[in-house]
Amino acid sequence: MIKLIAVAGATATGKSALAVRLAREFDGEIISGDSAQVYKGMDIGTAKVTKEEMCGVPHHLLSFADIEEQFSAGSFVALAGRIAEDIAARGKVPVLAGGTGLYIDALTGEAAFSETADSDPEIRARLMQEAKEEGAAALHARLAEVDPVSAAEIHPNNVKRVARALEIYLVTGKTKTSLIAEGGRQSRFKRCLILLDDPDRGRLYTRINARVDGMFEAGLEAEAFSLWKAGLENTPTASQAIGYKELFPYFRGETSLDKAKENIKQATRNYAKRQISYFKRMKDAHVIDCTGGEAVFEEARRICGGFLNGSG
RNA sequence: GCCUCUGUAGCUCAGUUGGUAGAGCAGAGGACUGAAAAUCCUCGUGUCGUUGGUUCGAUUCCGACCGGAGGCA
Repeated sequence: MIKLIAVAGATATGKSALAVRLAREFDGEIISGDSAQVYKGMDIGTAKVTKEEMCGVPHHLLSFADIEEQFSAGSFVALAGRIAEDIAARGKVPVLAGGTGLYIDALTGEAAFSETADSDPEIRARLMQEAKEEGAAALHARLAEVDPVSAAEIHPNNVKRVARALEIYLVTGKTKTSLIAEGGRQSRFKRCLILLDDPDRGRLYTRINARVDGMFEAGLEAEAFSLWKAGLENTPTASQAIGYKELFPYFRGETSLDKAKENIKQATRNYAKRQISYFKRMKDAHVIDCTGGEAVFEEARRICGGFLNGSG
């Protein structure tokens, strides 16, 4: 199994900077585990690391996709897996850094994806249309017929999840439940997970608000506007990025800039909360208080050092 | 100065033909196997502006006062 370091944590906890320092310390290369930073041109709003901040460390999976492209956890696993193997083959340490918990788990966790359950945009669109016409309950009832276990686990109102479970059945002929029971593919990677956390929620939120203000000072409005003119609003996944979608109403003249800015802060805070919930479940995480200054790096270095030197 | 409207949860507002009140947002917690910066679930006691009066009982009706908005002068 290939060893890799993973740096996770809510937005604005210092993942990128820590990842760079760890990469320099252990001769590593960074793989971004972030669903929005994959897109070209979305730099300020996604808080992408700058050239200077990279400090010469190679970064992968940043700014390679056009905004029209549909990206997904599946695409991520395929790409990141190949890159991580290549890095390891060259004798270096892959450092996975990002805030998208599902991506990190899909590549390195116990829930590593099976390759047989690709998504099918047409089927997906049809299922969503069905939910719209016949109601969420009807779609859920359909799922209950083919896969009662999944149906019991997924709330009827969660149409996206219900549709995905049905999609799996329609594409593979197997239920989501049986697919998971089969175990899919085991992860090829063994991770050392560093989880950055701020025990003071208010302090985290203050940092988030300040960061959004900083983004506007750095030119977020202009960046978002040119992407909006290029059709960002109608893209399948890039349009979901926080920091951009809240500005669309402003560009259309439907709200003020101040209001849009407040909405970005709000959405970012809500997002951070969801990230925290997700990361809490990762039992193998080494939690470090992100406000510890230099001690954050020292502790992470100690933990990763032990992991990389240990056998197995 | 006079008239009208208005004052209910952190915010925006419903509502109670008089029996002490409820939504959305915020906030908190949670779920999460290919859209995940997405999606979804759970959680609502607050001197119903203040103060008198009527009443068995007032946040609801009446008066005064205080704050806000508008109109007339």
